[in-house]
Amino acid sequence: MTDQLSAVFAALADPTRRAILRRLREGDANVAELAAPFAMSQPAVSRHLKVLEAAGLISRSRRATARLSHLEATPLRDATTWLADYREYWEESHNRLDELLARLQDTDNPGEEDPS
Amino acid sequence: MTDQLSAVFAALADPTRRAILRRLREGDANVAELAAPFAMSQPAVSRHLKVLEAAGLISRSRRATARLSHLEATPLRDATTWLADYREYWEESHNRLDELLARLQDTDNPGEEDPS
DNA sequence: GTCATTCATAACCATTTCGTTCTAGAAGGG
DNA sequence: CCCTTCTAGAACGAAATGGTTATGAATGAC
Repeated sequence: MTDQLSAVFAALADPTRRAILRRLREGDANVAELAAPFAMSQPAVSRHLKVLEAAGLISRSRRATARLSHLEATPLRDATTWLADYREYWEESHNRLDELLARLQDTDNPGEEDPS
Repeated sequence: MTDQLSAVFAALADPTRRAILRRLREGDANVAELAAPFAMSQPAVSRHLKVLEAAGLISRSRRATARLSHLEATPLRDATTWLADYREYWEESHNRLDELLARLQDTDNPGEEDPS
């Protein structure tokens, strides 16, 4: 799990951490506010935040004794970019390829195919 | 890690498994072919395939004694759908907000600033 | 039936992960 | 300075992860 992309996917693999990210879309929050929805101790949430910070998914700042977490969505863009390389694949397998196979079964004219 | 989305993200968190998926874009392959690029034993690759299958990212079939793995990209579409909810955040933070801040700084300081 | 090929499973080990409780430390308010 | 508030860290344990080697099981060839 040495690279950044692996860290991002690993961070997203936990439902608690995904819920924290969703909460942060509504604005910055301190640890107590982020921990409130979960049946979980405060140190447990603090460590989830540490994982999110290591993945670059949040940044943190101080306001008095509180530490505010702020959503940083750029790594999510990177993850989306990786996934986009497979987009043609799930589209093709459900649209183009099935239709192509259906046409090839009807006739065997090899003239009009799209090799891309 | 009870839900499907968590399983998909967890599967993608491993570079070996991502490489296996990338290989499968070029066509189905048996375990030996998938294991070849890695300095890793065959049972280790078999267990990676088991993780990918549990996440719904591959399906498997037999041909003689071989077991062929086939890419199933639909869960990647689901993951992309989840990530799409955050698209406005990385776009906003890199287009609108940065430009706004740059313009606000230009009103006071006409020169170029690099606060990094 | 016998054998070779291909892969999964079992048993084991080291490390990481995710939770706990208890305690320490940083930042202001009085 | 003292006290409260908020959060991080230490120490611990259970379970999951990712690797190994050794072995067993399914399939097709002879």
